[in-house]
Amino acid sequence: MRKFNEYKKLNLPNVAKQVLEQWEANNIFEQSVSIREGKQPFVFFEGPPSANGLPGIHHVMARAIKDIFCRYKTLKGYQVNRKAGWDTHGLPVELGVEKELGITKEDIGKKISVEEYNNACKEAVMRYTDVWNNLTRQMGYWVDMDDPYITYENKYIESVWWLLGQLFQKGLMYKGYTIQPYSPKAGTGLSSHELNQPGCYKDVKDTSCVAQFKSPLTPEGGMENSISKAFKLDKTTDSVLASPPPSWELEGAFFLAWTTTPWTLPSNTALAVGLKIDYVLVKTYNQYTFTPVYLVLAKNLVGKQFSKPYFESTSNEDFSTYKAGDKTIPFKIIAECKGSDLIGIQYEQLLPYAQPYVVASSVGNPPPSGELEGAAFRVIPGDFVTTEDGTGIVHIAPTFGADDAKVAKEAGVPAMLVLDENDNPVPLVDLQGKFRPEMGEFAGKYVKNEYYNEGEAPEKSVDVEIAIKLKEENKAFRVEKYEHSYPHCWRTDKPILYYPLDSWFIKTTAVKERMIALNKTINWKPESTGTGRFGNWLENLNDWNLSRSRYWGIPIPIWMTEDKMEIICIDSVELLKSEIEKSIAAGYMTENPLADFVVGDMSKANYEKFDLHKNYVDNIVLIAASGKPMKRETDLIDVWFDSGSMPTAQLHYPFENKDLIDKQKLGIADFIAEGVDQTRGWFFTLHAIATMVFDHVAYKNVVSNGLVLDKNGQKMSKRLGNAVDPFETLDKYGPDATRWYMITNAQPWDNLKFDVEGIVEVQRKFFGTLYNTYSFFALYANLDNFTYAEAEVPIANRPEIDRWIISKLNSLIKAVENAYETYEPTKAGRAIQEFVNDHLSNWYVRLCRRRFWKGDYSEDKIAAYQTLYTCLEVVAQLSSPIAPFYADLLYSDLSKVSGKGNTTSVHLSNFPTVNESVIDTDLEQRMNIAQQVSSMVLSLRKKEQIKVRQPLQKLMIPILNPTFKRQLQEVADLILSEVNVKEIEYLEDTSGVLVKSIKPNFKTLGPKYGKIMKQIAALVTQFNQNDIQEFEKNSGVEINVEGQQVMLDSNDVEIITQDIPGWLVQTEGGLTVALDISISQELKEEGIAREFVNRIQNLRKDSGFEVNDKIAVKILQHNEINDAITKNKNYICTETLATQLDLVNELNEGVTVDFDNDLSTLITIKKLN
RNA sequence: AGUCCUAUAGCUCAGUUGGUUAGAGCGCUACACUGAUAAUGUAGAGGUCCGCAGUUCAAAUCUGCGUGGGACUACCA
Repeated sequence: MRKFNEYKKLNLPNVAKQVLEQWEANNIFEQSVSIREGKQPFVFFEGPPSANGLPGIHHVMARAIKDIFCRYKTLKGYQVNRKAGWDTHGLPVELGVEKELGITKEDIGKKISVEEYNNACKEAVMRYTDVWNNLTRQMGYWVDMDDPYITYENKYIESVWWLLGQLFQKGLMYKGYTIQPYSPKAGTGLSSHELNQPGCYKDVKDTSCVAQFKSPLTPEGGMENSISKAFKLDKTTDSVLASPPPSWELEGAFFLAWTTTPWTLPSNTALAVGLKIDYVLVKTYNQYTFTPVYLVLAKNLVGKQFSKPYFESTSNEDFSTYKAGDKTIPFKIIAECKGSDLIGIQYEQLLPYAQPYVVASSVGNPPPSGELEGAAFRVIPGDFVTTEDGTGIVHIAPTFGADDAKVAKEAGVPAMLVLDENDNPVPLVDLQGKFRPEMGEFAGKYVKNEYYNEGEAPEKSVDVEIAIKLKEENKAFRVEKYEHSYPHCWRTDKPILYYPLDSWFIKTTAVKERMIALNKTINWKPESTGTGRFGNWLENLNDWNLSRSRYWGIPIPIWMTEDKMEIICIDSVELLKSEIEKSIAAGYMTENPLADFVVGDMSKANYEKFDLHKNYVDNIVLIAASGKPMKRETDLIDVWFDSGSMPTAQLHYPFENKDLIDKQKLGIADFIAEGVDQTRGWFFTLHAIATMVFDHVAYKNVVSNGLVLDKNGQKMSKRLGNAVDPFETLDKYGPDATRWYMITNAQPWDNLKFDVEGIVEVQRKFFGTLYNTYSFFALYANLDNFTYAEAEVPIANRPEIDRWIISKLNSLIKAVENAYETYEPTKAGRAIQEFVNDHLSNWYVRLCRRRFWKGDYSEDKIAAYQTLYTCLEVVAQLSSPIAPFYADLLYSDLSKVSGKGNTTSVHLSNFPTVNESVIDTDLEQRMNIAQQVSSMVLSLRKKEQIKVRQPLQKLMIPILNPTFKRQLQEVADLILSEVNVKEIEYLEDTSGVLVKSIKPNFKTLGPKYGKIMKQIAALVTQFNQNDIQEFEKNSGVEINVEGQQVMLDSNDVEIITQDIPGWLVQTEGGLTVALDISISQELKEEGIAREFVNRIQNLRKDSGFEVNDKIAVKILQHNEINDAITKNKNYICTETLATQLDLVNELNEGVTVDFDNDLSTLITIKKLN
């Protein structure tokens, strides 16, 4: 006979270990994929982690989410292939290696060859793969780790090159410049990541300067835009305008603009203002030259700029008596306008050392011809302009500021670029950080004193010299030291420059609209990330800067001639090989590094004969059509492009698996999931590449999960020491409880405050209860030899409570299925746990206990076993995506005995189907009534201190409608046995003894009566018993509120019973229950009998008897109990399996038992055989 | 600085289209049960629904402005 496994106790970590062994011994994961061969695929993409670092607890979270839906879809019959992947390139890898080897970037190519360096990176990056694989195994994340995609492998790189080739052919790649952080001493650009290293931003004191940019009040030639027009100046505006004193410089005014980097002023080509900001025109004198001036600045900043020595004055006297050198200087606001009025006004170049060359030539993106003469040196709008500090007018030097470049480009203002010796456009500062020859007396000087070698720096920095020059020329309004935080190069410790650097760009802006449109078809979880964070990101899309000046990454596969006229993008190894052949023929190369590569041979061995990394491809010189040599563009690509390429690159598309992508659409994921921090990372690069190359989405459903914080809501970090070790957690609590906790505690997209106490709770509350329920089932099923061999007892033949739990179960299947389908794992888990704890364990099992251990192996008993079995089986299946180990144990323990379902593993079974016909909402409703009534009766008993063991005669329930009565009748037995009462009396509403209360229904009345709602409510609440009776008789009433007739019908109010005079009553919601607490002699004796049953049962247990052992009982007689025992002898015997029960006169041995009312006696029990 | 998320009991979280006693679990207190027993049940205490303003007959719920927490992006003349 097969028996259900019974356990001594629940040990979840051990369960996981055991089940894991089973999985591995029987290749369950492989089977779960292979048994669905030929079925519809469910496409999942694994976002590649970097094996460079160790996994944290948040990886358990992220991977649990991925795992859940892949397992769920497998249960639903889909084939779910999941290929693991490794992200292997990138700066963190390089930095780690440099730290380990004790070198810096400068040493590459000197102390260490690029080849050695790259090999070190390759080795380092896969260092922790074992740890990762272990985590994956232990947490039960099913992903194919035997055949992962690895981004540094040649096949992968070849696919990436192919994608780049597609973009190139579509004209979506171009070379241009962008303003990037640049370290002149290190001679390299810096990534924002490098800039965000701790300590990079330092507080420094710089010479800041508010410069005066001169603009004629009314320019000659009658320019449309002018200061006088903007401020609507005429002779009435100011007395000075009406009759200017001879010294007053009237022909112009000045824009004030502040800068902390005066060395950028010679490169100024525009001034930016905020369109909505208020500006004023101020009359005053320059504090350095004492010249009278008109100045333009933001109204809000007048106070800040005109601090001492200035004072505000409206008196003409102050102005006419002012003379050079006075300690105080008067100023007066004479007109006001909006920023928008200033747009387009031209001004004189501040420091005219050079004129802007038109625009940098850019490969693939020729400059718009016919640059406007005089497009520079005018006022343009800038949405970033604030009145926080400065003047509300921002000096724009497009060559040295990212924002500057952006607004200048938008306004059509050229950057200050000049042509160098080779006719290449360059900024006024060279790559060493020195001024170019055009800069006159400043030529050859470093723009920052920090760039000079030790001891060589001049006394006055360029900033100071420029400030002095401006002061002398009446071009400086204010010069002072200013302390602010400024980024420094983390290697040289010198301040960085923002500097235009050449880069390759992908023209994502060209497909912006398409990306927005496609994004609208993606199901984002949560939706707001898709419309908000991601959507906004797309709306404000910039071109994708692809270049990285690094060593360890995928090289840009572009070769160019020196004159940049001829260019080739290599999109396959085959093409590279043949191009090299041509080059060899022309004598540019001597041998072909790809000589051994066999075109068309996709074997691993063939692809390991060469290397596509920088150290190899940089040596390759190709030949252009004209016969000129072509060299590779030296940059690598952004590693985000690596990972965004994975849908096709993981399959080596299009060189292999072409059909899988083209025909079976395996290049489009049904589902992906990563942290919300990937929104602009992986989620974006996948979307961008798919849109640009294939014109379709890369994924249909995406879950972006939040962070895992510590229990105090702080971010976990090694530094703070609050990081949770995932292995320790899994070892201690087991993967099931950990996963269940993470999934049910917070929605995946909310941040999780991770607290191990929560796991303990889940362990005890959910798994403990489920385990207990199973143990209970197994204990009695084994005693009765139940193996689910009998035919299914028809649902209709099963008792009310069985039909109820089956109805609940099917409602649960429906809810859980819906939750999984909509990527809401939290809802699924919570629904399951509510079912298990509240319905199955706390109601069904509790109420049915007797059915399992009492009586013969009848149909009722079989029905009970079948029902409980089914519930457990289905719960195991529904939970298996979240708690894959325990669910599998539970399911297998059941199915191995019964032979039902898949007897190997829950993960090979089919998701349960809902049986709508057994969902009975009326039944669920009336069980709800039963639960409520029981709870109320128990509450009453408690108030009166009457134990549940003491039977009571009756309870009374007022019946207000026939449906309620029927529902109550059908669950009456359940209630009576649960609360140990003999009968229910239904109080029909004819007696008039019921005290009722009436409550207005705001939901129906509100819309109808609006404003007089409050008065109606007040009136209705004051109805007395007569009014209510009257209302019920006529099923409505008409009342008068503030002169308005108001018709109330029965839907507009709720009438409930409140009291039954003379009885002990409890009211809750609409339900009222009265309890008869008088205890007759008979009831009392029955109560005593039950007490005895209880004591005897305890004794049985203490004596270690088996549950089905027969016993003989002896009780020392006692006047208070003799009748109770003799009258209920039969009852006591059946309950306790006693075949003999004797009241004896004397008992020398035995156990003393006490009862409430100070009486005690002795009992002995003996096992019989 | 911008964008997005978030704020409900001591803690972790629910709370339907706005509808009048705001719920659950844990924890705490008291009690009960004792053939699920290292389990279980019942009851009690515990709330400025972050603040302010608005819309409405009615706001935890909708709108606006703030504050705290978090993320991402950018970076300041």
